[in-house]
Amino acid sequence: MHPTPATPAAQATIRRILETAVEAFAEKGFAGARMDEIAKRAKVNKATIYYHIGNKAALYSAVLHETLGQRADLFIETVGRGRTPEEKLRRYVRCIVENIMRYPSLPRIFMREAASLGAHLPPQTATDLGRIIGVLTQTLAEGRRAGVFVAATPVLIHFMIVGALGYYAQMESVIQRFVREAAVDHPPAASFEASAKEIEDLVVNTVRAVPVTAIARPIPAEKGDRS
Amino acid sequence: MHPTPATPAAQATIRRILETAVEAFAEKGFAGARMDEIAKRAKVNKATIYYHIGNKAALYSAVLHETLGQRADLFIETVGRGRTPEEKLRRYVRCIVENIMRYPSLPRIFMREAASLGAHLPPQTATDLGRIIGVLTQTLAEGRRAGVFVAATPVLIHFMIVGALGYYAQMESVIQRFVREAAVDHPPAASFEASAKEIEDLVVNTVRAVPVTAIARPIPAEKGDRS
Amino acid sequence: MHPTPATPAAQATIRRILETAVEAFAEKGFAGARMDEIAKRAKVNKATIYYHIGNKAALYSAVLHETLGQRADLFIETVGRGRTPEEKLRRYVRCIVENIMRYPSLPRIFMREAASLGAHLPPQTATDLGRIIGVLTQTLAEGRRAGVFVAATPVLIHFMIVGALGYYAQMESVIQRFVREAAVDHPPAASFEASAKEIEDLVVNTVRAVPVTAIARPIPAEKGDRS
Amino acid sequence: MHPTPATPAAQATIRRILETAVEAFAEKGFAGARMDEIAKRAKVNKATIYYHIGNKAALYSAVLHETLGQRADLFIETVGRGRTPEEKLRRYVRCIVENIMRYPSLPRIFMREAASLGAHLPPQTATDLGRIIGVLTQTLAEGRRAGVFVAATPVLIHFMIVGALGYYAQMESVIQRFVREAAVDHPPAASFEASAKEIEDLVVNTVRAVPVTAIARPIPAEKGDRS
DNA sequence: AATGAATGAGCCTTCATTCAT
DNA sequence: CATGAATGAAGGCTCATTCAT
Repeated sequence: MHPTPATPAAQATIRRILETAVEAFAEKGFAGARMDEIAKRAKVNKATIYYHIGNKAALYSAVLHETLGQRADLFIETVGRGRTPEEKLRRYVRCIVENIMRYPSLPRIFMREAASLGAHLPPQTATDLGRIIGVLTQTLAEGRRAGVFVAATPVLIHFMIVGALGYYAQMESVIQRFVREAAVDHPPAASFEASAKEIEDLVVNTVRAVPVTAIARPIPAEKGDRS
Repeated sequence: MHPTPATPAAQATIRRILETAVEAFAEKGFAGARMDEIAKRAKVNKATIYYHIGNKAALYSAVLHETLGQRADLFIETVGRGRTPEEKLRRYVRCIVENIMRYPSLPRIFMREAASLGAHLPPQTATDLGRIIGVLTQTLAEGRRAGVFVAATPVLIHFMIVGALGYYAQMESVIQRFVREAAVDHPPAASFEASAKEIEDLVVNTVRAVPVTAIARPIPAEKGDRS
Repeated sequence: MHPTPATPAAQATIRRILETAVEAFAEKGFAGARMDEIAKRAKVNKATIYYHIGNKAALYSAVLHETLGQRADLFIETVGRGRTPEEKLRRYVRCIVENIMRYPSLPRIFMREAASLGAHLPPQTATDLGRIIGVLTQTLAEGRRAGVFVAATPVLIHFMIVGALGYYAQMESVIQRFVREAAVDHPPAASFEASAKEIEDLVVNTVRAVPVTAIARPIPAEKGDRS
Repeated sequence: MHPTPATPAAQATIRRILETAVEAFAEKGFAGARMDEIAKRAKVNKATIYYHIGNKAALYSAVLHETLGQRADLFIETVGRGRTPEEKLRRYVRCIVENIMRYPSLPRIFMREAASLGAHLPPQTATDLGRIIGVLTQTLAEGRRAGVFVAATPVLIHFMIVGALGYYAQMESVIQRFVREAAVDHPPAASFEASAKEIEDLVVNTVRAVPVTAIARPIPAEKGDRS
């Protein structure tokens, strides 16, 4: 990126570029996004992007820093204000939900990043992400110690949340398509906010320590079962 | 695709191409995958791919049909052999887990597909996927009628499973990196199989109807909460 | 071409290939014609063409030899049977017309050949063509000596005939299109045979020695005329 | 094509590209012309052609518009200044001759176009051509009404002119080859300009209404004529 | 600060041709 | 005699990037 853009005009240009780029990367991925189109949609000349920001890679980094890198502190602080483990967990989910609602393209970018094993992920982003998951780790441990949570791997829970939200957030249209084409009986899809609330409840349910009597015995797989 | 290759030699060639292509698409995505490289890695001439299969799009379609489309029937049959709703749900999760273990690249492809709103999804794949999710829909409805499951949107549950498994399955390296870079206390990541089992339990937990007394009251968001 | 095809089956195959090839070369030209398509339309395997005939260039040569190379003798003999110069000229035109009607694709091939300055023309064909034009030369000279023809360059007359016939023969559809799109007043196009007859008359008219009184004085170009 | 290039430098580039392209299309045809070679001969990068013009098809269209489309008005105006039908007809021929002399490649392109039934002909070219032939139509009708022309199909006359000129203009070398290889007595080929003048006279002769006495009776085809 | 023009490298695809059977 | 499979060599087109202004 260019050394401190002087004019506010330039800053506006940069912001416009970044905002366009987020969407482009989310829609098409790193390889699929076209500098040409980003420039056109941001209403700048292609060369302007190179002048202000640099590479395609640099642009991608800038986008990730903007949408995720700066959020770790906010996560830590917000979750920290919860009083019980469950409240903390709910706050954690809500933080994620809110960040997704603010940057609806983020989970899409992140799905791709996961798929490519973080190939394009800038180091800073990785660090920030680690800090975020750290909060969840502490929360789960606290709940376990207090006897209200079962044991659960934090990373797993995190990706369960993000996975479900991510898939769901941007995929209503696709889902509807699936449902329509396979003529299966299916309840209508709810709004993202409603789904987010449902996920919040489900996640709490997931890790909650339940009375022993409520647990059904797992059924052992049949002999010769191909599944 | 060419109408059924005559010689078994040709079939072997096709298989080799497809196997290479799955990985390529998973690694780099549809836009990022290079026909050149697929050919080289499959040890065929590039033109051979076009001779046998056709397009990049056709190749992609063939890959998805190979790894997912042909397994829908297996899903339906296997889940159907479960006797209780919970057993069916566990079977469903296990089916997904096994398919992922057999085709570890599949969830990666699907993550990208979700991210691009199914832009490259061939129609048949949509149909196949719809059939698979249909099984889950029936299972959840059955459990709900029997009073052992809470209400839950099937698509949501499906993507929760796939999301968590998908993110997790191929991301151990990335996760380790996150964990390492975040200076937090963190339990070591378990193997995929162990995680899969954990997810199976968690999912069952997720939809299980719990006695009212065990449910903690949700805590309302504070005023001034930066949400 | 292969050394004397033994079986009659092979000869039939070859004929089928050639007939298909004429059309293909006429429609798309040498560069535009596709061996693949010729094979498919001739209902043979692509390799069969190579087995029996050889190259794309060899195929083209074979086509020209078939449709034009062997016709010179016929031209010479037929025209020779005319008793007056005018009759000979009419016979010449008719020979061309008939050859075109027998091989409707020939003028198309020839137009392209003219356009590329005979780049692909095999030597034998050039010789044959020279002999054909030779007949016209003799006819015109004879008419000139008898005082019934004006002086005219034979090659020019020949290409006038072929040009008009060639353009016209295969272009009714295009012409109709032109006429339609440019909403000009235009008589309906006649059939090829009628046009051929018209051309025959016109050509005779063209070279006929007319009484001096019938000739209008050519009008000198205006000063400053940009034309 | 790009919306009006800003700099004159770019305009020069475009002109260079177009000029090279005319020749390439004339020499090798649409299918045979290579963008690679056009770029090299025009001394631009291949991508520059795509930047300024677009497609191979667009390039072809631009070429035709440059060499023919823009001259329709000139045709109409110039011919219109003729006072008698014969003068108009002569002007028409001269217009064609001059356009060919200015763009010697044009008739070659048109020959191929005729051969492929206008497969690549851009719509606008069809319109332009229609306008041009429209002038001839009016001229011939005028002459017919005045009793100085015989009835003749305009399109036929046009293609007779273009055909003869076209074949002849670019084929001196081929013709010489024919003449040389055919061991016949043959007058030496004249220059293009001389031929053009000859064609002008011939064409006028062609449509001139001649006194009945001057017309030789057409000789009926003999029985058994191999026609 | 910003842009139109230009480019080198590479990508998807096609095509004439050959090989093994 | 004929064919399915395979391939090397382009060919058209795109794209990230740079240059000159």
